[in-house]
Amino acid sequence: MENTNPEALNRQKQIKRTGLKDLSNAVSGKVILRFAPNPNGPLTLGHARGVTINSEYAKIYDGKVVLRFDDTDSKVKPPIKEAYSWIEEDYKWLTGKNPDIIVRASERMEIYLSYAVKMLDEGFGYVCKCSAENFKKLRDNSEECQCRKKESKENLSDWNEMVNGKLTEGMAVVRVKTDMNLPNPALRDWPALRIQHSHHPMVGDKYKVWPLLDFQSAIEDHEQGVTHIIRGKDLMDSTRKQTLLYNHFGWEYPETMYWGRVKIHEFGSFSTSGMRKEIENKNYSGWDDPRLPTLRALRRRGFDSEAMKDFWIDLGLTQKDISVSLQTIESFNSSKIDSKCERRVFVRDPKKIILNANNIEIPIKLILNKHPLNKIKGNREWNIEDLEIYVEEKDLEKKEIRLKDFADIEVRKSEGIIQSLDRNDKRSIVHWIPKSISKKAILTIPNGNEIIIQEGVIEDIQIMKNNIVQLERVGYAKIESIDDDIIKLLWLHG
RNA sequence: GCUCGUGUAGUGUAGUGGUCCAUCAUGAAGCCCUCUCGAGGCUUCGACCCGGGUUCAAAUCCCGGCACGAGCACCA
Repeated sequence: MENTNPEALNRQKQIKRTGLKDLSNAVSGKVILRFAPNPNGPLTLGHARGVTINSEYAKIYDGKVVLRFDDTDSKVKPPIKEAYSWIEEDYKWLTGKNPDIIVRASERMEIYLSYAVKMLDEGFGYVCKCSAENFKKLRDNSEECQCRKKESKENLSDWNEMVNGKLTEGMAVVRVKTDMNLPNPALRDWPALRIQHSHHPMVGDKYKVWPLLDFQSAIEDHEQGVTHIIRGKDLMDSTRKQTLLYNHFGWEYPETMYWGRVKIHEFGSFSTSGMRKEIENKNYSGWDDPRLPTLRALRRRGFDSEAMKDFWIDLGLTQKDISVSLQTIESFNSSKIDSKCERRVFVRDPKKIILNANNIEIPIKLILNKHPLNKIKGNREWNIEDLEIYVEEKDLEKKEIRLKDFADIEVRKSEGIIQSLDRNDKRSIVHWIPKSISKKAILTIPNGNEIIIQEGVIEDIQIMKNNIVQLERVGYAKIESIDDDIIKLLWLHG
């Protein structure tokens, strides 16, 4: 090796490349990406990947992101009128900025329809009146159907019957002529537009014929000048179908990259339409129910958008199907929020203990940091004059404990005998709270499909609505409401 | 069945022929801390799917298996 490749002897520790890989064929300032959700609900954790990756690449290459609402199906996945603005909000929360361009497919129907006419006119598309079932049989045997042989004149007149409503749902479809002998059956004369007479929440009953995703998306990407498409690998065949269409039109297909499926352990398999149903059935309180994997639910609990972004960028863009734990996201979140979260004590299942000074001189006041490393300036003052404190029932199982930041005690029934103010041994340190500064609180914890409610008392010092605090030895929680007699906390994570 | 894709520690991720007895994070275990079992610091554990081939040299290239996943909707 010394002779053949001497420099290989100078070993160095490798370092991990961070951030996203380079986009191929990307010219700074010219990159146009897109994120295309169906507005049938707000954005979920899964969508966050698309939003993050696209907006991050746009940032790196000084490019643009098109937010495109793919709302061309009012039957199987009917759009929700409010979801358009929900999605815009969610996008802004996650990226910190608005999309550069926003388009709604339903507003651009004339464009799609005119390209459909062009396709029929130029003979690379046809109106097919075969049933889906029959066509599948023919396609599986690489056989052409009768409709394929029609002249463009006849196709155009059939098209008019589709458009004016004479032909009803299921009677005809427009197909793109590819090649019935293509090895991949999915690509053979694929359907581009179909008849849908259902009411559309945005444009009503204006259109009888609607494009399918592969057609609409292909046309719109071209119209917007999209240079790079990043999509799920389940859409690989879409790329191939659309490339065939682009060839007919004489266009050049954008660079395309794919990601694999992501499953978050804790959330199982959720679909937007599934969630919608559950919400309608009152099994969840709304789209921001803390058990749901929607961005609004996560935001409500106190997840930080930067942490979310870091998480998705760390996963990167790979075609592997992955299964990650919420814990990973939580750890990204902790590192973002910890230095911003003040500490407070929350004692669950509180048990009252009366302190016995035991002839030791004890202070009447304790001054505690708001943050252990003083990342947040300021402190909390605890008055312990009346000697009545609360400790968690579970912590009283041990008879000798240390009250954090205060004293070693021995517990005898409901009495706590102070043994020393200094820490003298390795006994466990527990959190506690003087009764005089405590206030009743409940902590709501989403746990899978359940909601766990924990009752306790919280340190009632500068408690502010919507703040996220770290409950010492418990975890992070958001203060959701403050009433005269009770404070409501929503669990974030440990 | 046809077509396509992916396989690096428990989970993710870096790595494109020698700088690799393999990176980083997370996790688990343990330790430290004038004091959090969930903050902070530190230590340890743990992986190239299998089998051939090419080469002085393979996680990396080639071939063949195997496993897993996806598409084949008038859904997106």
